[in-house]
Amino acid sequence: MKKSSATRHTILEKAFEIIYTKGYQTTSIDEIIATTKVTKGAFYYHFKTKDEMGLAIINEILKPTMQNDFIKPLQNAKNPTQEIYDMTKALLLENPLLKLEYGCPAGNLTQEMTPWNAAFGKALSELILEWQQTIENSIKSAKENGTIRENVDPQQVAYFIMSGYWGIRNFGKVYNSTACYHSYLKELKIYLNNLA
Amino acid sequence: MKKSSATRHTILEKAFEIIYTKGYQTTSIDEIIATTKVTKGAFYYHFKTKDEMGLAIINEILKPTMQNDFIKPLQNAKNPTQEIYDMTKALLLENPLLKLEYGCPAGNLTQEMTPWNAAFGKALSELILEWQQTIENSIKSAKENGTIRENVDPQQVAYFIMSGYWGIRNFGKVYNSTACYHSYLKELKIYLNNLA
DNA sequence: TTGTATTCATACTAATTAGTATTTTTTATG
DNA sequence: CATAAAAAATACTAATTAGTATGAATACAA
Repeated sequence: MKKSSATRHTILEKAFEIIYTKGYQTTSIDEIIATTKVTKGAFYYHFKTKDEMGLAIINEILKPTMQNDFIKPLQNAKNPTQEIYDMTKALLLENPLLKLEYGCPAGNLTQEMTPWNAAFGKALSELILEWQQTIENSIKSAKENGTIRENVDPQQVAYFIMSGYWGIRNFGKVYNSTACYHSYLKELKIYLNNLA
Repeated sequence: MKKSSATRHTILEKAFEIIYTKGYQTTSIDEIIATTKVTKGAFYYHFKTKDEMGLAIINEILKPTMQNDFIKPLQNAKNPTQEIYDMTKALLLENPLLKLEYGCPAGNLTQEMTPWNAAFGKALSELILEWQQTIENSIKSAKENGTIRENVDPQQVAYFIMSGYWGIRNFGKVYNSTACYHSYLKELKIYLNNLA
């Protein structure tokens, strides 16, 4: 009951890395078991199908990462606009897991899988909704403590910020340069300041 | 020299539609020739490889569409902030080619192909750069005629707007509802008004 | 130790993939 | 009409794909 769950976890972690760089559908089981040095028998003992593994990646790898890097920085926020900016900057420029040329893992999966795989869509929308609500709540609390104007709509702002993050990640990919990140961050700061 | 280029064009158009909904790599030549009712011999007469066809889609299908729906509305703009808003709204809610559940064709291709196919990356970055420069120019002209503040950075604003568009397209996909589009548009209007 | 369930290993299958070789039909031009 | 080139049709190949069938180790409780 110990070594077994370890192999399961290494499969998920390695598979996540490959999928993050290459996409879900173009990542083959054969490639996953080759890099993890796990046999096909072991793989299919832990996961009934490839999609079951994909969903496990969302729930057991992506979700905790999201929790740690996208949710926690905004909880108990004292100055939400500042913390949102800091988090975005950290995600774009400092996070060791996220790479310029590979975009946002959740964004990638959303774009690739959502239109034709309902199970992935559901798992991802739950993930994303959590982030959205965290941002909304931080805006609400900022309205209460007066650091943000009364007439600001938290949901609108959340969509605006999240969209911007996903979008600029795509720009990073296509231009393959952090220059657009810096440019984006400057404008984000102006936008956030205008909420006060 | 006439019927031939017609079959070539139908291949590109049909292939584009399938790729838009399913992604490039999961769209097989067999599926393309089945839906276009063109034989494999004809396909490979017109395109040496699948990638050659993919690049032709970018240059011969995506580019003109981009020109028409993303560039033209901003040229000779008299009130850029208004026209940027109108264009975004039209793209999100009124464009008959773009579907809620399938996102932005250029964005999809960028995310899927850019990390590991340099030719696609180059073609797409050229496409996107054109849009970016059009937005920047419209901001510049608005600064000149005084409808936008002097201290606004056109490039930053361009990135911010384009990122938002790409990002909210992803949200439309995952939530599968135009509600987030409306919410986003409201906030976009506020953001654009703040540029004045 | 022995037996039993868990975990993993090996060798396969059927379907799908991009691409090719070859032949046939169509088109344009003298 | 004749003919050469362009355009398209047919039948294949070799590689890759997700998944399976079956057998072998391993762990662990009695």
